[in-house]
Amino acid sequence: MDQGQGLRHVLSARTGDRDRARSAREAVDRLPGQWRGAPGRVHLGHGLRRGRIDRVHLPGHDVVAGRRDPDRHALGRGAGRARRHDGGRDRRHRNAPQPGGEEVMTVRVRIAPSPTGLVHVGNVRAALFNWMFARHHGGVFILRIDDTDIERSEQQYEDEIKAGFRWLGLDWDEGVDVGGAYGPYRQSDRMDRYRQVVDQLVESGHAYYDDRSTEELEALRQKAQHEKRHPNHYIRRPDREATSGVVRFSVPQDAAVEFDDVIRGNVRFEADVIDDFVIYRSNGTPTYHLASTTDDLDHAITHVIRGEDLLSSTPKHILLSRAIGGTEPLYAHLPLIMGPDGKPLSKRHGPTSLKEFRDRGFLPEAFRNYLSLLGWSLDGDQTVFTTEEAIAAFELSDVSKNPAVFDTTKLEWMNGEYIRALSESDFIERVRPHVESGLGRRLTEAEWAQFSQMAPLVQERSKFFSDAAEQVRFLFTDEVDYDEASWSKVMEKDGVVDVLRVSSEKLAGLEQFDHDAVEAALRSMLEALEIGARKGLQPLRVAITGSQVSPPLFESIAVLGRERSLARLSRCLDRLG
RNA sequence: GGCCCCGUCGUCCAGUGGUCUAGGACGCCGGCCUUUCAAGCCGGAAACGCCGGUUCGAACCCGGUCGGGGCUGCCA
Repeated sequence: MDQGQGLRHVLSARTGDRDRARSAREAVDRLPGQWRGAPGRVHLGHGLRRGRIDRVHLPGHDVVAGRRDPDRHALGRGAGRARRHDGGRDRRHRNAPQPGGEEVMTVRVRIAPSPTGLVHVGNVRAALFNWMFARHHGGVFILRIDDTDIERSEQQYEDEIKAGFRWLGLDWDEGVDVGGAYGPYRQSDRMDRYRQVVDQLVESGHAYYDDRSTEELEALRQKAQHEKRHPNHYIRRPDREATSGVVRFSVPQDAAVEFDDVIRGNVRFEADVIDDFVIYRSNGTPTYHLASTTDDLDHAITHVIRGEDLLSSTPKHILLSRAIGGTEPLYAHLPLIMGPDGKPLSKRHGPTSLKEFRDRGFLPEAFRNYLSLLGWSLDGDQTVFTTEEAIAAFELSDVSKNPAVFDTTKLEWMNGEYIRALSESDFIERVRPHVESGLGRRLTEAEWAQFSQMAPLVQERSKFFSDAAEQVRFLFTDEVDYDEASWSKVMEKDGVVDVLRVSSEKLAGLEQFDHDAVEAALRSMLEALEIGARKGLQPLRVAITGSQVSPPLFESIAVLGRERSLARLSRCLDRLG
């Protein structure tokens, strides 16, 4: 088969989709300049009205009110998406900035991993979606490091996280290593700022010091539990004033917190189920809630796109935002990703390190494609598509609400699609390090020439690069190890000795030793012994490659060469007595 | 226990009141091709959790129920 025909075929069959994707991209491009989001054109303070985030519309930009928004039809999936530029135009008209009215806003999103371990694929998917969202809107994608847990944060994890994102192609416009106008982007570099915010909150009465012991707190939780109330119902400002200990945020009890999640729609929390949470530890460091919220505000984040595990923390972040002041971001909570057992992924469950996938020889483009399908889809029936197509079509409001299971089998299939779509030379170049590490040694140029002859056959049979190494192992070892099951199933049968013997004679007498000659020789062997190809060639396959599963035999023998092939046959004859 | 989120084939998605005898993909099963294995091609099995309600009509809207998940830390 023509190498790569598979994917090319799929791609070329999609001209219509490409056109659509292009028109979507153009629609974005046609947005008035101030909406397009040139980095740096950020204005704070007016884009969103405090407490009314559900009313803010960013033109051409899937904000707001999720499923209940009647406008959704104009920007929704399927046909709606195809009509996107029309809908977008309507919106622009309706929402065009009025003279002296709303300010300009650029999409600014971030991924904020905490370097206390490796990122699991759930976080990677969150990074991907943030990145695609930013790229779709010509916005800014920021990499922040949430290392307020000084006890557990480690530089090594941060390095590995960054390496993983780079491998995946998720380039960040601002953040650690690359800087930006809103830096620093590492929380440990912003301790003074958090201290300042805490002082301000205590000063304004939004927060208070609390020196109660864990026992006291535990008793309050027990009490609430017994009364079938929310466990933190009684975690409120105590009568006695403290000047040390932790700092808690004082949650106003007069109003529920309600917000419109871009993915989930309206979500409401009654005030009494939100505890007076700790914002500052007694060791002088901010908690996640405080640091993250402060950063989002200071960094002018417009959309907080994160895992659903943070959904129930969101009212705290909203309350904090209001108390600190500034422009509240919109929230979008992604469904969680589960392991094959249906249990959520975590730092010790399921695939964690991108490095593993890289080492096994997954292609970043395939990985992106697969990951984008977890909680989103380009349309009803297209599963293989380029990242550009995905970016052009990506809408937050199209993101699914249900959890997804990470399916390695499908990932492997998809990676195989991408591998087969590679040009022969790309394949050889990219597979090379995997072959060498699989073999445990460098290959000589002569050996590479041999590999290159086999490459197309190996490429077609590889789901990932590291399994290519296994397929050609027989070429680069002197003594093949015979696979036990293969040997007993194939070699311990009548007639095998004849097959090996006659084959040896025929191959030995060849003038040319190439694919066609080998094939002719072996076919004449089959004729001479009056035996079918299916039966007659398997013993040779095992003798040559050590296994009943291998790349095509004639090519394998031709590339192995006469001397080594004959040696393997005679070795088997010896072994068979 | 309390609060919040979610519920379409085994898995990932499509589906936004009639065109759904529910569509695509992976996987699975069968067949073709065939020197093995892949790939490719053809075919097949496979799902709207359940109960009510609204409606002429519901996978789609509402309620309940059951099930799954998250949070409930001086982790994030």
